[in-house]
Amino acid sequence: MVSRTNTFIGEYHYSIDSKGRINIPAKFRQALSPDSDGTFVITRGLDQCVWIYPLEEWERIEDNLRSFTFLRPKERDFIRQIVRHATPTKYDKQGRVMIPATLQNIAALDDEVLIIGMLNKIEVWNPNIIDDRYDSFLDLTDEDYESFAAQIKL
Amino acid sequence: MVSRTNTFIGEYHYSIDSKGRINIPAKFRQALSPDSDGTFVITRGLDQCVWIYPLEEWERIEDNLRSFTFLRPKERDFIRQIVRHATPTKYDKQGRVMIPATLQNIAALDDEVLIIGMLNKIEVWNPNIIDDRYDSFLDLTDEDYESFAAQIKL
DNA sequence: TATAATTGTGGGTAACAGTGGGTAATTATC
DNA sequence: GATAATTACCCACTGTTACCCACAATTATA
Repeated sequence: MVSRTNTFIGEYHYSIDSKGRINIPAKFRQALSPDSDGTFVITRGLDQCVWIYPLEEWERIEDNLRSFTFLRPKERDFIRQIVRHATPTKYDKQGRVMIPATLQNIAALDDEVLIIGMLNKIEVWNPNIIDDRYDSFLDLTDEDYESFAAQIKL
Repeated sequence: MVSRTNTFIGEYHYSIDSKGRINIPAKFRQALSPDSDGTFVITRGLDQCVWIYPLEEWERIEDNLRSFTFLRPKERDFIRQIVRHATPTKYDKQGRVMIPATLQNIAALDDEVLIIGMLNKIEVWNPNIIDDRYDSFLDLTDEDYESFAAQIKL
C-alpha cells in the first residue's frame, strides 16, 4: 500500500475550512515516518505554494543550511526566506493541520486547495494558480521535457 | 507460464465497472515481482492513456527523479508533472485496481478498455482512441524507421 | 468427457476518510 | 487581572473505499 516512508506522490483536491485547516491525505499520514511523531513542518515554497515537510526531513534540511557561512548577503537572504516561515505542527485526531495566515496569503489559499505529493515534501496550491502555471507560462519546452524524461527512463 | 518478472506483453479487451475498477490480466499479476507485494502505481501516460507500473519499477523512476534539484524551477515543474498523477494501489482479491477519476477523464475511459502490455509497464486505453491513432497510422516516416533500425534488429 | 480450478464481472456491507462545528484551554490585549 | 481572541481537542455526519461473497464462463486436469 504505502511504498516508502517520507515519500509522497499523487494529488488531492481538498478544502480549507473556516479555521484555516487542511486535511493531510490519509496515504501521506501513513507514509510519515514514526520518528516524526505526527509532526510536519509547514513553510513557504519556492513557487507560490506552501511546502510541508516531515519533521525528520526538515531536520536534514536544517543541517544542510548550517553548512552555509552567512558571509554573503544572498546566502543570508536565502536562508532567511526558507526558515522564517517554518512552523512545526502536529496533525489533530482528524488528520488536519493549521496553515498559518501568512502562508495562506502568500499562496493565495481561500477555500479550495490542491495537495500534491512531491517525493520528500507536500505542496499546497490554489488550484487556479497551478492551472495557470501549467496552461500558460510553464517555461518547460518540449526539448526540456524530452531530455528530462530521457534521464528518468519512464 | 511467466516469461520474466515485471515484463508485460500482449493485449486484453476488458471493461471498467460502475465503481471505476479494471481487472489486471492474470498473466500480468503473475509477472509482477513478489517484492512489489501486489502493488502497482497508476499514473498518467505520455499519450492519452493510463500507465500502470509495478511498484518496484516505479521506485526506480522515483530514484531517478530524486537526482533532480528543487532549486531550479524547470526541474520542479517536471517532477511535479510526473508525480502528481501517480497513485500506489494494491489489487483486490479479485485482481482489480481502482482507476482514479482524474485519470479516467484524461484517458476518456468509460465502459470498455484496452489493456496493453508495454514491457516495463501496462497501458490502459479507450479502444476508440487508439484505433483512431493507428488508422491515421501515426506519422512514422521512412526516416523514423531508419533511426529505429539502428537500435533494434527485428 | 467429466470434474476441478481459474478468470473476469457484479454487487452488498462495514470500515474509513474528509468535513463541519461546538467547547475548553491557551494565549494575547487592554 | 479581566476580557477578548486564538488555538487545540472532541464529537458527529456523510460519502467513498476496501473487503468480502457470489456467479458465469473459460481453461486446466484427471
